[in-house]
Amino acid sequence: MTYQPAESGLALWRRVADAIESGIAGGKYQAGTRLPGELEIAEQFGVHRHTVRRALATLAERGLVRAERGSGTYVEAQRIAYPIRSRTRFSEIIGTSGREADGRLIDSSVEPAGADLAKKLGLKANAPVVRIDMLRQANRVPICVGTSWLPAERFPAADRIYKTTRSMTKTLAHFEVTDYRRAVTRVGAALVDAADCAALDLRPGSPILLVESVDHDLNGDPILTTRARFAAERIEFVIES
Amino acid sequence: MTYQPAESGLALWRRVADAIESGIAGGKYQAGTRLPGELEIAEQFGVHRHTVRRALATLAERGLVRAERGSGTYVEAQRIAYPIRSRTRFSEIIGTSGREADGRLIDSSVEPAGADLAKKLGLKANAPVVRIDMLRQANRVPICVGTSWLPAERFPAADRIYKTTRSMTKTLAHFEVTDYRRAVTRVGAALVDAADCAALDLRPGSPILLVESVDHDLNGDPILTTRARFAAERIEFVIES
DNA sequence: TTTTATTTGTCCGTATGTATC
DNA sequence: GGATACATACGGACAAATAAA
Repeated sequence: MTYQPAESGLALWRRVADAIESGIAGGKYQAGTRLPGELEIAEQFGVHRHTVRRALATLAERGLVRAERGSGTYVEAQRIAYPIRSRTRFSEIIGTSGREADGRLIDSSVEPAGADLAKKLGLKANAPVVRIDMLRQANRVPICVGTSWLPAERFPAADRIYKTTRSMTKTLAHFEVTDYRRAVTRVGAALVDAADCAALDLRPGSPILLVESVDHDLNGDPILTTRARFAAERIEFVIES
Repeated sequence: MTYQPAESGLALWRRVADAIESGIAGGKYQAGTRLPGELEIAEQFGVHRHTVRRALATLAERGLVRAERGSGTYVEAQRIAYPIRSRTRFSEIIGTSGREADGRLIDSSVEPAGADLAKKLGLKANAPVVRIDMLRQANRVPICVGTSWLPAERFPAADRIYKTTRSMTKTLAHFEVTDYRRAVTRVGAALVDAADCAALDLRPGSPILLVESVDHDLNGDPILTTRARFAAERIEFVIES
C-alpha cells in the first residue's frame, strides 16, 4: 500500500488532480484555454512542480488536458457523449447535445457482397449491395468517417437518396422503413491513418474508435451494416444497461 | 462514383483485400504467421504491387495485419470479444473464451472520495472509499490496468480480500454481495502513457480503450466504480441490444 | 562483424475512366 | 463538348529495415 500523508489520507498529486478536474468541470478552466503554468500551480498548492506534473499527467491520459511543450497545458474540449442503445441515430444523438448534425457522401457504388458482408446482411454470396462512404459532422466539426452497406435489391439507389437527404434515417424512411434497431455493435481502437487523418482533421498518430454495427428492421431482418472510425478526442460512447 | 473495371463491378484492390481477409478468416493464414510478400501476392492475383499494398493498407488499418519493414506482413492475433452487458465479469468473459483469467493487485489505499467519485457511488463528499489499482491478464497476457473504488464503510479492507481472491466478483461475495449489475459504461480511446506502456507490454504510442463503469447491487445501490485502460490490440467490446 | 539479399516504405511518373461544372 | 479534378492501376527507382549467409 502506498505512502500517505497522515493529515489528509489522500496522496498530494491526487488532491491536485481532483482540484484541477473540478476546476474544469466547474467552468473555472474553459475548454481550449491555457491552464496556469506548472510552477504557478505548484506555488498555488504549496507543492513541488513534480507533484503538479504527476497530476497533469493523469488528466492528460484521460484526455481532459493536453500539454504542449514550450507553450503550456490546455483544456481539451469535452467529448460528446454518444449513447449506444437499441435506437442509435447519429442525427438524434448530435441534435440532443445541442449541435447541428450533418452527413456528407464521399463516394458510393453498387458492388457484390463479400463473404463477411453477405453473412452480416443475410444475403447470398456476391449479392449486390450499395456501399456508401460518408463523413459525419457536428457543428461542422468532423466526428466520424465510415462505410455503410445496404442490400441493393431492397434499397436500390440508396446512395442517391442519401446524397440529398444527408441522413441514413431519412434514406431508409424513403424505402418505407420507418423504424429500425441496432442489433450488435463492436467497438475497438486504433491509430488514425493518413486518409482519415485529413478527413477527420486529426494530428497523425491520434487514436480513433473503430465501430462495426448491424441494424435490423422491426421484422428482425438485417438492413444496414456500418464500419466507422470516430475521432476519439471528440467522442465517448455511453452504454446503459 | 468511382471508376470500376466493367468486368467485375468491384475495384481490384477491394477484391484482393477481400480475398486476403477470407484467407485469414478461413484459417489459410493463421494468426502470427507471415503473409506472402507483396510481390508474391501481386503475381498471384496478376496485379501490380501497388494494388496489393493498397489492399494490405486497409487490412492493416482495421488491425487484421501488421506490416514490418524489411521482414514482412503478419497476421495479427484475433482480438478477444469482450461483451458489455448488464452482467459484465472479467473472469467470466475471459474464461468463456477458453483463456485463464488472472487479477493482480498493484496498489491500494483508503481515501476520502472526491466530488465526482462520491456522486457516482452515492456517498457524501469525502466519505472514505477503498481504492484498488489492479492489472488483469488473460493467459498471462496483460489485458487491462485500472482502478476500482468501493465504499469503505460497506466494504472494509476490500483490498486485502482482493489481494487473496484476485477477483472482484469473489471479493464482493465475501461481503454477501452475490450478484450485481453494470449500470453504465463509458468507452473512449487514447494513447498509452509511459507507466501503462510497461504494465500492458505495449509499444509507445499504442492506442488504448478507456472504460469508466459503475456497478449496482440488486437493490440498485452503487457498490463499485472502475476506471480502466485496455490494450486496444487485444480487446474488442461487443454490445448487443 | 561484415556483406548480401529480401522485403516493406516512399517517391517519381504515365495512362485511363468517371464525375462535375 | 471542353476543362478540370479525382480515383484507379501500372511501371520503375531507390531508401531503410531486417534477416541470413
